[in-house]
Amino acid sequence: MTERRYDPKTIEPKWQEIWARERTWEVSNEPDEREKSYVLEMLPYPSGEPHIGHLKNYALGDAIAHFHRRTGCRVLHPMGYDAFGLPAENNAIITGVHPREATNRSIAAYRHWFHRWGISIDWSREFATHEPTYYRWTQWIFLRMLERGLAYRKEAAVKWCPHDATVLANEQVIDGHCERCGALVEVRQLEQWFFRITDYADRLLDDLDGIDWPEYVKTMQRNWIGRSKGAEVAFRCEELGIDYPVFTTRPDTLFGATFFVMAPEHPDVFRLVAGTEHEYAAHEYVNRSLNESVQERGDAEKPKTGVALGRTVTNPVNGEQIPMYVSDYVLMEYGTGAIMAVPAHDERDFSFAQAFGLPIRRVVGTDEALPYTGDGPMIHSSPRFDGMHNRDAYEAIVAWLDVEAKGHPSVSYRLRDWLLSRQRYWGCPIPIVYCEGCGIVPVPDEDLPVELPEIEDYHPKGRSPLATAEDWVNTTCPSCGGPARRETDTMDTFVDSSWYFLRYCDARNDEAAWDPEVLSRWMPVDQYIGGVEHAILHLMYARFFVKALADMGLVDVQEPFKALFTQGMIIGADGNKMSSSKGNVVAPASIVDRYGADAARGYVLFIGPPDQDAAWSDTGVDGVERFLARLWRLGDGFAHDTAGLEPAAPAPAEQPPEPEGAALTLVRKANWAIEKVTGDMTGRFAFNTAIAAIMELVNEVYRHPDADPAARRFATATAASLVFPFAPHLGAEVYEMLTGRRVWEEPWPAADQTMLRAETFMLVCQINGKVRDRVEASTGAPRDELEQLCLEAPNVRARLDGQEVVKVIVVPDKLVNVVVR
RNA sequence: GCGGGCGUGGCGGAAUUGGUAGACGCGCCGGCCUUAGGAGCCGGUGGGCCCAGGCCCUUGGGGGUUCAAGUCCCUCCGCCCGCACCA
Repeated sequence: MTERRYDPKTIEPKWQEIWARERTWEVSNEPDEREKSYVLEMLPYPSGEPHIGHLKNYALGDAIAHFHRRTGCRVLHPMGYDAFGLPAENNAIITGVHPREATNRSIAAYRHWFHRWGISIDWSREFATHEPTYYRWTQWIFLRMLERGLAYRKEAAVKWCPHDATVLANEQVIDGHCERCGALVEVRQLEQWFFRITDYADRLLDDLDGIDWPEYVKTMQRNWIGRSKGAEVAFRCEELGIDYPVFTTRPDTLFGATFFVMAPEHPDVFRLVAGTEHEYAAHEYVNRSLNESVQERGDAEKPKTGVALGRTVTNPVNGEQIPMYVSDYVLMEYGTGAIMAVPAHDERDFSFAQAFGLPIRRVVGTDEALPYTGDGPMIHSSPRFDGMHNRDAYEAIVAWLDVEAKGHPSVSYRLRDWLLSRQRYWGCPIPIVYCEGCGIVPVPDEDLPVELPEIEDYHPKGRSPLATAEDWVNTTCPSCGGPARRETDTMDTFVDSSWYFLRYCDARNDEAAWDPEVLSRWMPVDQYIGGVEHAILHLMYARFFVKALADMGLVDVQEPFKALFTQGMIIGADGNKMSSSKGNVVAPASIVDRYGADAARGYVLFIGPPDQDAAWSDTGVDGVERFLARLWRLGDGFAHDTAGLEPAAPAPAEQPPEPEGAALTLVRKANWAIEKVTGDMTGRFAFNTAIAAIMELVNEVYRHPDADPAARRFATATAASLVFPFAPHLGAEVYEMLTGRRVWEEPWPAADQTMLRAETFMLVCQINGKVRDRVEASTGAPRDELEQLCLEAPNVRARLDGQEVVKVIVVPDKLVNVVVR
């Protein structure tokens, strides 16, 4: 005879088969009386097999999805794959395996594991972004952007990653290094495709106020957008008769401007020095600057460099002639590419002035050392402004310039347009052809998708590998029918993931990207869950897409993700980030094989607050597995009469009427657990304490083996019901053993409020804030009765002897504090 | 440098509104059961004193507010994250 024991290897496949066969988690697009809930985890980039972070991500989302279902929502919980991308392509260069093949293999592995983890996914909506049936619509959206002028082509100084041999968006450059591969990024002057995300800067900034996101993520986006209010002021070069506008956030310091600086990329630098003695030095300096890496150029610690242009401009507020310089600390992409320099009140201008021996004139009068960037009264700024507070002078000077037509209020942003083209193969083709006669011609909608051709050699050679597919590149112009060439760059993969959550709503629509009517039934995503690493990139691009699509009338929400939850990382047991080089990687496969999916899921949720990083611990999984086994044995005890408790036939496990003694204790504990778990899951995601509460309930049942079986059944069934969102297979199994019913079809339990309050409680008796005794008191007793009980408590009375009672504080149903002198 | 977060037993963590610090889990100690235990069950477990009834100390350090502080305020230290020539 084999021993009966908790065996996830039989339980888990049993329920997984039922859920797959019955398509339990599929949800219709038809509205019903239930409230909708769209729960979404960031879609995975399929590479090899899922790692422990994926397990946590999807265990979190699944717990929320289950909870929403059982609290009466119709829940959309879909899955897909972010399937284009460089790792598969780089791998293809080495191994020769087609990126599609490698990607599809990874997708199969991910799909397999999501099933094995028992994640409640609506599989009828599954897709991958590299499928032509998906990227057809990515291209379609690109064309809509083009029509509205939101996609455009321009030549600009762009960031180039020499290792990945492609251009990058600003967001993908971290401290001058490629966000993906870490290579030092260079600057190149190239013609590229951009999305006009800067048109949406104000809305992207302002709408952050209305969404339920972690404050620090919003702060990161605000910093990234970097809106600065200031003024644009024109400085005239009389010799050439040209006005050079500058942007400044400190128009109040205009009287302190003692020189003027242009960016090396400024188109007028060469013109200003042409034919002068400064020409050679300026050219040399500009060329040197352009060859600097992004990191060198951006280093604020580096001593200031530059050369004089031998020209002057007129300061519009006082008519002073101030010398012009070119220096690499001025950026062409920001403001106007030229600045007025106020060394007394700007650290950068100060160090430049020191390096070049230029005059420094204080215009905000304080005792503070220069450079001083704070506030104070105006000085040396003409009788008109001297003595004014600099903030008032700010307004007054801008108003005056406006009247004089020498300047006007202005706003600048740090945000740049999104560079979306990539010189790589494994991405969504840009649906454009170049015709000698017609120029840039969009591929008509009916010709979509422009499919990615097969090629022999994936090596990037400074241009897209697609350029080698001659048959594909050479085409005819959709407009004039003449010979034309296809765009050979592909799209940044962040384009693919900027709208995937829309496609889930209507994933099988082959007439349109989606039906706006259907979309409105699901959007926005009610709860989005993912890692912080996308705080700026994906999360801002997706917001931009939704706003642009909303302006086209295709989407009726302004924000894609109503609430965002950022999960913490699981780090190695040694406290380091998991990496194969450190040998501290925990593969979900090995954990699931050994402990089962429920224990693995339960542990990643129990490990600590889900938004915090937590170190993996093998013994920690043991603990969760023990807990699940204890719960299972309770269920098994009822189902198989192994403990002589009850006939085997399942029956409803309802709360017994009027329980007493140990039965009452169990019923109370069960209701307490319902209240606790429900509270931990609404508004907050305290899954760790929710699981702890269920552990307490199970412990309580073990502690009362002789209690009324009905009460034990009720408590056990409650534990199974509550544990279901975290350990769905075991929850379903135990619930079935007890009741013969399917736990996911049961409503979420509601606590019996009458069972939450005991008749008595332990009154804490304090003297001067120190606990001296505890006595039993009845719940709801009046203040004076509690005070009396406390004063009579043995340890209180003994200590009060001969002391003067100054005051007595009573906190009803909790404590009494006697203040003595 | 600027902005944000964090600091609680041997370890992960709990304390939701200022009201019993250390829930729950790990680890460790003891007991039961057992031919056996790397299974299961029960109990103990912050530190120090101890006449065994209790007493003192304890939430990174110091100071403060309060009848009462892990929680609020000031200050210092440490760790983590973000930003950092954006005029």
